[in-house]
Formats: sequence, C-alpha cells, structure tokens
Amino acid sequence: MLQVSVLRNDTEWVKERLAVKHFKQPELVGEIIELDNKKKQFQILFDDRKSKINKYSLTIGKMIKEGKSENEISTIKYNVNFLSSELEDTKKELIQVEKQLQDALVQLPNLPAQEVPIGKTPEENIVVREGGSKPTLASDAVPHWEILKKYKLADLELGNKITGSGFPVYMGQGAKLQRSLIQYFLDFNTKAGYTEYLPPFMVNEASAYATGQLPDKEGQMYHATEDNLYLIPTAEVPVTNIYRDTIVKETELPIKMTAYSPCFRREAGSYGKDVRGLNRVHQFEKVEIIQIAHPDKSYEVLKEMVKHVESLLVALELPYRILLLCGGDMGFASAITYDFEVYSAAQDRWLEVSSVSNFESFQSNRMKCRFKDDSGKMQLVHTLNGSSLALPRIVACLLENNQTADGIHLPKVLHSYFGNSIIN
RNA sequence: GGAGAGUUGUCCGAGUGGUUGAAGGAGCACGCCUGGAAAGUGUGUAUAUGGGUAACUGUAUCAAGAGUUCGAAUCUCUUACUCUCCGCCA
Repeated sequence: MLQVSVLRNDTEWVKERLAVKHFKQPELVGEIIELDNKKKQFQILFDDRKSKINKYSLTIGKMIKEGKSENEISTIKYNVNFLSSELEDTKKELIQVEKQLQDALVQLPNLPAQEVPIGKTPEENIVVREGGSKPTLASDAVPHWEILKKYKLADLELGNKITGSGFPVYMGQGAKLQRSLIQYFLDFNTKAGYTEYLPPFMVNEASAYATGQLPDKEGQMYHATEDNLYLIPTAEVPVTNIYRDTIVKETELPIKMTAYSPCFRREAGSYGKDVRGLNRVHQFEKVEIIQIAHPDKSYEVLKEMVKHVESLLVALELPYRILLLCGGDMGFASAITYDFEVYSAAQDRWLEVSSVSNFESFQSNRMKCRFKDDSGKMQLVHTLNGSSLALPRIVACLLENNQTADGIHLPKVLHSYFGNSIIN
C-alpha cells in the first residue's frame, strides 16, 4: 500500500509511474487525496467534540467529589448529551470516509522503480543476462511428461483421480528427486545466511492482505471458507507476515529467511500448452528466500538475491536467462522484478522458475513493519523475496536437458542428495 | 467439541467506574561514579494521527469489535487467541 503522503507530495510523478504499470484508474490518486482531506476535516471535528465531552466528564467527576447537587450536575449532563449525539454523527461519517479511503488505497499497485522498462507484454521484458549452454538433444528426445512416464517418476492422471487436474503424484525416484531438490535448495540458502523456517501452509485474511494477495488476487487462492483461511500461494505470505506489526531494531537488518512450502494456486484462466505436464500445476513445491531490509540498502540486497538465485542455476548446470520485467508484466505489489527462466530443450521454450522482487515499503506499510532510525524516527522497512527455487519446471528442464540413452544424468551438486548420479 | 481461567507498554507485573498512557520492577539509552568494568546512582524510555516554526498541545489505543455510562483498562455482549481439565486424535 502506498502512503498518502507520497501521493500528496508527488502527485504527478505517482501518476506517471502508475502509467508505466498500465494502471487503468489514474483518477484514483486524486480521489484518494480528496478522501484524505475529507477524513482530516471529520477527524478535527471529532477530536474537538470529544475533547469538550472529556472536559465535561472530568468536571462531573470533580463535582460529585465535592458533593454538588444532582441539579447542578444534570445541567452539564444535558450539554454532554447534546454534544454526544453530534459526536455520534461525526463518528459515523468519519468511519465511512476512512473505509472509502482504505478501499481506494488498496486498489493502487506499487509504483515501478525508475529502471523498470516501459512495456505492456512479456515480449517487452528485457533480457539482462544469459548463462549456461543449451544442450543438443538426440533426435529421439522427448518432453518431460513422457520422461515422467517412462521412468515412473510422476503420474499426472492419478492426480486427476485423487484431486483434479494439476495435482501431480510423484513416486519412486521422482518423489525422491523432489525431496533432494528441496533439501539442496534449503542447504544452499542457509549457507548464504538465510534462517530456515517451516511456516503454516494456510493463512488468515490479515496475512493475505498484508503481502498484497488480497484483495488483488482473491480468485487465485484456494479459500477454506469454513474457517476463512487461505492456502498459501507461496511461502512469501506466511514468512513475511512473521514481521507483521513489529518494530525491528535497525541493527537486526537485513533479516534473511528461507522456507520450503507447497504452493497452491488456482491458476484460473490458464490453458493450452502452458499447462502441459509440469509447466503449470495447482500444487507445487518451492523454496523461497525473503529479506527484510533497510530502505537505503534494499537495492543492494536485490542485487545480492539475484546473484544468489543465479548461482543456484549455475550449480544446477541449466541454461538460464534473467529478465527485467517491464511495467505491464509486473506484479501488483512489486517495485521491480527480475524473472529467471530456464531453457526447456525438448519443448524449445523458456520456463519461469524464479521471480525476485523488491517491494520497497509496499508490503511493510500494509504490515506495519518498521524500525527506529538514528534520529528516533520510525521508518518502514523494505521487503524482498524470490524463489530459490520453484521445483516443477526445474525438474522438467533437468529431465529434458539431461536425457540420454542410458538415463537422466543429474548435475553433480545433486548426487549426494539424490544418492545417485543418474535416473534410470 | 465440552467446562473453567486468562489476554495490560520491549518484558515481568499492579490496577474492578473519575486527570491512569497507565504504579512497581526488569531491560534499554544517556550521565555520574571507576584506571577500566561490574555494582551503585541520576535522568529518560509507546505508537498513530491532527494543530503549532517551536516549546507545546488535542484525539485515539490496556487482544479485536460492539454496548452500558456524563465518564470504561476496569461493567455487559460477540469474536480471536492462550492456559488447565475432559473428549477425540497422527
């Protein structure tokens, strides 16, 4: 959530930035400032009336102590009653305006950072770097969904029966590969100073709201209505919320956290080749990294996180590229996002496996996560997160790119985790 | 799921209707003391928001929300959470 003070002080700049994100209601900015003005007026009125009532109340207290007559007191009570009914009206109006203001504020996406490229579609994202080398596959190479069948690593149809489409069942070496990757990723992250967490996989409304999933992505989360809980679409939600409503010490920053979790996404509206095999599923495994950073340092931290994820892909020996997302392709809460894609050789396409973002103070403002700076002033922290990494597409690429006549050769870093160097 | 007890500031903890934003302690910060440290000692120590150049000051906040009252941390109701006992259970 953006701060009203920012909208007020840099109105034109805010509108220009929103345009980069292709936000459709720039007029909302003006409306918010208007609502805020209105709110202030009601607040002043409310405070003033309440102040008078408080004074009267004190007077009554004193009078009773002094043993004044009921008659004298009742005159004052009459005044107070009158003021109270006025106060009641003001309060109602105030609450209404506050609600309108809040409703409007949560609709505004985060402002894209200065270096975010202009553009509307994924084609306009900028390739920052490429790494690794694309393999040359044998002529009989097949896409991963056939490899999954061939080596009995996962059964997608079985998931259909048990749950529905997009809920794969992994088995045997396939299941073990999942476990190995999770373990490897977590070790890799903790070695880099991230503290491991195992968070709840369901969150309440307040948490989903704090990280920006609500109200923006309401329809993308599975919702357990009986208890009003949401299945997490990413560990970012519960882990970032560890710091909701907290004041951290400046010296604690940056706070580095990592967590494995399954991720549940309804993916309403997806179709076609996008959803073949493991390309897009409703439940998948992911290891996430999250940092709570000093606002002056968050872009350094972002750089570090990008480097971190990159080195993971290098270790996995996968061909990858890093994209800087254009304004139109970015998420609602993000100020800048780098996407990581790996090359799926048999499908001849790039698959997104990580997304590293700086949310600046967008989440922390909603979450009320702050620290006291040297001068004793409260400041919002910056939050950042990235996948490190999402499993299904990594698996797809590992299988496709490393397929040979005698089996799938795994990258060296996985050998000890998997207990073998080859799937056959 | 049933019965009961609870939820106060960074923490512990007092407070059952009237200057209580909240005693006392711990912690923390700064100062004194010390060769240095500990101990001792003095002072300070919530957040949000409005007004004011500022000093200062209005308002709100004692889990959340609603109510009773001139006045609520204190009384009533609802919800959430914690603890104890019972039930169920991996």
